[in-house]
Amino acid sequence: MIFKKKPLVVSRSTLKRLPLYLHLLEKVMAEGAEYVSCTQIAKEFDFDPTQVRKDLEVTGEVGTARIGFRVAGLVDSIKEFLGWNNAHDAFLVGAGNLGKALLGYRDFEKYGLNIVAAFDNDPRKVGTRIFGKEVLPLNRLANLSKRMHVHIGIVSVPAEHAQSAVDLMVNAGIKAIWNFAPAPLRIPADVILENARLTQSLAVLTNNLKRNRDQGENNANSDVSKI
Amino acid sequence: MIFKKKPLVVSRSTLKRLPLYLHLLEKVMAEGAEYVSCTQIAKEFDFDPTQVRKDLEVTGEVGTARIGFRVAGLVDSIKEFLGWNNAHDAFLVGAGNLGKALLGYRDFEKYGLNIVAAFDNDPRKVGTRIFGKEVLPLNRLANLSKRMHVHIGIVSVPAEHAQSAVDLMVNAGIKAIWNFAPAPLRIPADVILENARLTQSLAVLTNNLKRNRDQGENNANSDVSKI
DNA sequence: CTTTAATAGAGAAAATTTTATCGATAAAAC
DNA sequence: GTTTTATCGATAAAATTTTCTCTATTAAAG
Repeated sequence: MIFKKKPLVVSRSTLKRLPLYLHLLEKVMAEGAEYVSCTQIAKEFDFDPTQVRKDLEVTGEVGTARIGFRVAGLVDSIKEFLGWNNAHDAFLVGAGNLGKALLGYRDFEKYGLNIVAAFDNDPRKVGTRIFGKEVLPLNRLANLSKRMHVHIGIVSVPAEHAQSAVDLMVNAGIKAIWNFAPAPLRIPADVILENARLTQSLAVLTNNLKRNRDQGENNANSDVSKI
Repeated sequence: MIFKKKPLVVSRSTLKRLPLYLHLLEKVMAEGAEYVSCTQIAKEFDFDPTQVRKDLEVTGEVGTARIGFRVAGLVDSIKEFLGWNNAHDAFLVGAGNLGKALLGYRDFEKYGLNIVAAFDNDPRKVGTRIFGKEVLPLNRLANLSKRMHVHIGIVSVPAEHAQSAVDLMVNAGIKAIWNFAPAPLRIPADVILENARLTQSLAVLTNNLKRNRDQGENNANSDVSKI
């Protein structure tokens, strides 16, 4: 197989568009398409075709003029690039509403994420199972993460407990943290922190809504809702 | 009160940082601080102070040299700017795990979002209440949204049903859609669409993790985890 | 077989976003 | 009261990201 030279550093923007492409590609693959062009992909999202082409460059896949890219190849290469081809075990801390929803989200396995257990200090939750996953007391996290070689921690506790949950994880050897709490977290430089914040997305929505309202009917939706 | 001239168009990046500032500001306000400087805020997030200053410009607040900004004023102006000072009623479609979590998320009211009812076609769910909110059949959405003047729709159905849910909402007069389904959606230009996609955030995390693994211990976390 | 049209890929240009610089100002230190 | 220091606000510069332009390639149409 032929590979193009890949860019050395991949932008966050590109990284965030790749899952979009992937979902689309899986859909068109299920529909039986063998090839897809950047033009087609771009049309779906109202992106620039060149941007799609540049994004796909990072996967190493090469396209064919007049044909496009092999869908199956792209799907695989994007997954590989994102690290979704190999399952990562993860612990979740905070078995509240959001935690439960995350525990029940079956699609995570498609994204290489396997939540193996939940941790919570609420005695009513400890000992129960949520979607088949045990809820354990927080003081067992350190031991278990070391024994089971779990390197990803998901934080779904309230903001005020987020930092202490993270400290616990870091001390337990967790190497990457996916944070759902709306709080700025302090972590050592060698730990990866990624914030999944709903409020950011909501901010864009409500601000647009307000602008539309303020400006009346003219100029509606002038902020293009990309990415 | 004195206002600075505000930038006419606010970037998506700025818009997404504002909630971060807001959460921090509410915290420091609770701690009793009356003033806060951009330098301090920047330090919390590892941002550039100038960037914070530029971001805060959009709120119209003016700071004082050597002192900074009034925390209370900033909090209020950011909320106002984001449209979080006035409650927006919203309908939620899809009372699955994620839908339930969203219905139970009490903080939404802080962000001006008030989910008034849920819709689902599962007969086992219809008629029940989730966190006090009624679950209604989808065919009642159009009528109710018009009668209750609800303009925001939250989509938490599986990807394959997302487009039809959105079509229904658009026909019902919904003006802004917050989409949690991993599917590209087609909507009219005058409807606001904002995608809240977990997978994008997860993509950044897992890719970083893969890179760290690939590159061994050198150069860990070279992609700074900002925003 | 030749022409046409669609697309990839490379590089340049444009736009946007972030970061740096500098003068002004106000509090704190001296 | 003067000097020092921290910060704002404005502008400029740098970096990054997106979009455009052009050439080469390949399938399809004529």
